[in-house]
Amino acid sequence: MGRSPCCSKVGLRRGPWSTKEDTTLTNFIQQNGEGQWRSLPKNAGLLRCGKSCRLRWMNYLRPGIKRGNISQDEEDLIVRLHRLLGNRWSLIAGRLPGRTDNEIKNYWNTHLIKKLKESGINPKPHKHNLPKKKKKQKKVAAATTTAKKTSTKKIEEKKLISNNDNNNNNNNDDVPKTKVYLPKPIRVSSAFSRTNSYDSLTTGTSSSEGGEAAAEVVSYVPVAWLPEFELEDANYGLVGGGAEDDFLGVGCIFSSDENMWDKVYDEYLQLL
DNA sequence: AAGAAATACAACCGCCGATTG
DNA sequence: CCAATCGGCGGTTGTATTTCT
Repeated sequence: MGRSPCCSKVGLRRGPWSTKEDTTLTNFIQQNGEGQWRSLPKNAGLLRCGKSCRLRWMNYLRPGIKRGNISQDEEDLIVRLHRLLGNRWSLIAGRLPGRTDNEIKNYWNTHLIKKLKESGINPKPHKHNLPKKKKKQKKVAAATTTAKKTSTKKIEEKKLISNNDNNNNNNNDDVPKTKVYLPKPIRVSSAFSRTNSYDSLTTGTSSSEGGEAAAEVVSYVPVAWLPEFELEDANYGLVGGGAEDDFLGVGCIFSSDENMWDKVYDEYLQLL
């Protein structure tokens, strides 16, 4: 079969995007909508590969994208989801409104792995990590139906994510146009405050900027969670925690309760 | 103050599954 | 059913920036 490269590299720009390019891309998508990535650069007058446009839009220009300032809540959530899902960054990102897979992936690789290791915690996901992408699965008739299933599933996921976005965005103006580096350890984007979108969705308290008080606050992102987690057994993940703990259990990120993880994993598999 | 090393993260690459004709 | 194409994902790289010596 083979696949031609997504675009001819000849004459196409690469590397960091300029403000002008960002504006062009944003305007074009606002007028014409997303999609048709291959033809988009040509239509929009951009000397970029379609993939590059998509990536730029998805990760930085799309309304509702939050940058930097990953809160403790979000960090906990990432860790738990990673434990459960492994390197399924897009799935993890889907549970964190305004966060992109790329950002989470970077954050994991640069911050969390180190942090977890320093805490003596194995950053590897749960042993029942979701199945690896299968190599060349048999494409038989059954594939058609399963394909449709998974497709539907994806659409559902997108709806959820999109709903979440809708709840969090409409702040296009906040999309940073230039990257901002500030002294470590706290990286603050002056152009983007997370307090408007994310925090308003949590229990109403920002735990990311509150020092000790923040540590006391147990809140969660009220996004559409995997439905199974909300079913009868509300105790999933509440190992050692009260009902007020969040869904996977604050303070027991790496619970030794393997049965619980097995259960969760099985249900998630069924979902897929 | 300057250079080296480390860090952070934007962007690219290649692959895969889904879709289409 | 097959081949071509597209969209999307995860791994990796390149480089700007910060920190260290």
